Amino acid sequence: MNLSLFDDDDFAAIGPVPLVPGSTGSTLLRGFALSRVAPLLAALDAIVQAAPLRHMATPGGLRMSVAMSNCGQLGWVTDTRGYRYVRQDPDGSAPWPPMPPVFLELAREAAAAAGYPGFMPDACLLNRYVPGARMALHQDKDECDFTAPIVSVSLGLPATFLFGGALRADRAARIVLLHGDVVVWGGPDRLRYHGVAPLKDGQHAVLGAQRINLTFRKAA
DNA sequence: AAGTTCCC
DNA sequence: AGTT
Repeated sequence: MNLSLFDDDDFAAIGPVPLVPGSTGSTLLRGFALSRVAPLLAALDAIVQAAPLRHMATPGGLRMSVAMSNCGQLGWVTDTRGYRYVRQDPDGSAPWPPMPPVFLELAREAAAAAGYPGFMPDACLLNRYVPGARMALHQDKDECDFTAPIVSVSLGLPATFLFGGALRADRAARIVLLHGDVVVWGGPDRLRYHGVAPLKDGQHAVLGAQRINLTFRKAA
């Protein structure tokens, strides 16, 4: 008999928890990246100096509110011709900066902690959200191999992550993601629709008025 | 096809 | 509205 006034639910979870009830393939690793924020941000600075964040256009011709860049062998881009992975930065005609070891190790360890050992990402998409920026519900389906998971790292201002189902019309769960959180989804959840609600105004102690998201994929 | 918004 |  437990006579405590509190039970385990009153405390922050330690370790992996399902991102949403009933999903077997998706995991929230709260604060998983916290101990590595400083080296992550140092590496990020070097990447965006070589491959600046930019607002890409969608096939419909509209400018995305999120500013993006990439590192790794392949980078995700969009323009009026469509979505694809490319080896070179179209804004610089040079290869994307290499994926820093601190990025790769974080992604691999997070994937393993979520039940996906052996993850070998070849692409990392960098997303910068300022207040008001958002990402509409979409599927990650430009990759060749859907057996590899997606690993998403949140830094800076909190964001509301929208995690839907296999159909665009499926109701999306809303999960607040904080500085240092890592989300992994794969397996039966690999193609679930997801997005980000408009970023709320705020100031983060480390990153100021922005959120940076790192998304690791196996694209080839 | 990664901007869906707004209105009833 | 314009549209891979």
